[in-house]
Amino acid sequence: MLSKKAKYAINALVYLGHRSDDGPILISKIAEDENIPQKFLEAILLKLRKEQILNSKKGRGGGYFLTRDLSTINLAEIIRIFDGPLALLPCVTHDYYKKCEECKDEEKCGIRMVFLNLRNITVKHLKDATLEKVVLMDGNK
Amino acid sequence: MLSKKAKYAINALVYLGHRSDDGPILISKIAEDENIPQKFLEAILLKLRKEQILNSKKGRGGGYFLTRDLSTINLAEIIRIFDGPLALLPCVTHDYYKKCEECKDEEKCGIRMVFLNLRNITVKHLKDATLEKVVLMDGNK
DNA sequence: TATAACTCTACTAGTTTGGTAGAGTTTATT
DNA sequence: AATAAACTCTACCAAACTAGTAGAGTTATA
Repeated sequence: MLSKKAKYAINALVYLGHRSDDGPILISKIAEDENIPQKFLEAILLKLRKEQILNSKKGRGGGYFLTRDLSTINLAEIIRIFDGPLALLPCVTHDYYKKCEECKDEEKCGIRMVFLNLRNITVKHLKDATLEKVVLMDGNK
Repeated sequence: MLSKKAKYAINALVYLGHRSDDGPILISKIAEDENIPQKFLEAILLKLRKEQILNSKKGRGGGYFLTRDLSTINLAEIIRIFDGPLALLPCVTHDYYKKCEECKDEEKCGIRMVFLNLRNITVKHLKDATLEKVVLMDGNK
């Protein structure tokens, strides 16, 4: 399951995606409208900023806003930021690779083969889910 | 990521699958060959027994063995036993369904649509991965 | 009847999750 | 220059979960 952080991040991004022409939006507004504890959301948006997914403006009239084109942000990227690898086994991840201790020969491992395929399917599916597409599909502005 | 329990369970089942004609196999043998802490494995096999995935025989000459046909056991079932739902969001699970608090209209939710599709793909893939197929694919007896 | 082997309950250290609290910094406006 | 709006950063915390360990109990076979 996705962590709350990842889910909240996606919710906030879709929210900002719907309003990408409105300039900076207050954290308090996002928190209220999306039902997310404000202080918790602060940490999430901060992380997204550090990862260059969005940007912020301080001081009066400030807030958070998207800068990258919506088509360049995808759910795979967001989930990885908060929850780490999408794969179900460490021996089929790219960035977090770790051998199974019990495995004699990885190339021959039937279990690994199943989870490698699944990982590839999952990554493809979630990379294809760009913020642009999700916002378009989404009817809840 | 899969929990160690789920991974160990799959490892043990593939191990037993390779040896399904050999009669009862000792927990200590599985633990040693598969590099799993024995006491930990005991709890795992006990659970699999309760879920009727395999059976055991007590006393001298006892051990664990598979009774169901290998083609009727699949990885989706095993993972669900130890790690719960395969879906990434509670609003797209079948058995653990829970509405998102922040969601106004589920039918219109773009996020949900992405994760519903992903769940369906994942379940299909893992149901298709029967113990029979995994054992056949697996070269590490 | 001895003992091999599974069964069951209880405990535990460490990590992760989902937060909360509060002080600090920056910037627009007056 | 002062003020207040708004993001930034560090620290803390309770509860749940993970990956085990320990040990007594039960059952069946030789």
